[in-house]
Amino acid sequence: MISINYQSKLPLYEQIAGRFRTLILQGVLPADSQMPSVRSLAVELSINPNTIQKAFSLLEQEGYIYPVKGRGNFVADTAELNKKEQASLLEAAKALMDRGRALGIAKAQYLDLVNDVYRKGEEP
Amino acid sequence: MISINYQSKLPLYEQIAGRFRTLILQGVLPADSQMPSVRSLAVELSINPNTIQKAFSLLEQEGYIYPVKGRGNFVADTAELNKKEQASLLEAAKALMDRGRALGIAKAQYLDLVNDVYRKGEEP
DNA sequence: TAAAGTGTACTATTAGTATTAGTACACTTA
DNA sequence: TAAGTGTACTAATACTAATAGTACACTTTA
Repeated sequence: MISINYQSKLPLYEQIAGRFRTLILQGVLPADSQMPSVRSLAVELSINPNTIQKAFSLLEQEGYIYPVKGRGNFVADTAELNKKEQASLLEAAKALMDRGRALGIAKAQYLDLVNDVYRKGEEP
Repeated sequence: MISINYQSKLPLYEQIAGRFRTLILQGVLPADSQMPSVRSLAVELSINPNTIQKAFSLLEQEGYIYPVKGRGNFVADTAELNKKEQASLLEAAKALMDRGRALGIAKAQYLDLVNDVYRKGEEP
């Protein structure tokens, strides 16, 4: 299910996290299903459990999985995940706009930008 | 005019670039005036010319100064600088919105956001 | 309750990158 | 041509990220 590329510039934990992100978003790993254990993956890939742990910590931080002590890690709800990502994206956009306003960008410029982005295909 | 703090976590070239950013934005160093030479600053601060050079490269990249081969570095026009910063900021905002649209954020949400940012104080 | 499974915390080692320095080169002006 | 300037290349160093080693703590189940 998971493989590692030692040629890649990406650190192992990023490769692992990335693979799981895809599997979760595609629904291959459904919500609340159990993730493979840190130890089993470590053995399977012949790397240190802590590296898997780091990948899982990342996924947890991003909202892809949730840990249960002594039981294992489980796949989070993808719908919730989308909401979270939207929220953080809107927050980032707000911060950028605040800075832009301070720099003298007019409100109309942002309105134009929004119109521009939503130009093609009224309902995306 | 320039001093260095060896206690600081910031690398030397960042400290130097930061100091000049302020001086330029405040107008202490007017447009088209000559920057101190890489060598003179290096001697004054007792550090390697290349470190000054790195700070200057950064400032050049950011549009604060422009180099003339064999002559020296000169302060750029601050008005131009502001324009550049606005442009890159708008570009970043666009990228963010594109991603947001793909994620399912509605146009109205962005319009609300713009209104929100420009709420207090109609003319900033 | 003991054993086997799980995640977690801590430290140490290694690898990689950023930072600074050394030195030599090339251009401009007087 | 000499003295000023920036620039490119390489080397040394310092710092941080990435991985591994090991021990601990919790949960389930036989």
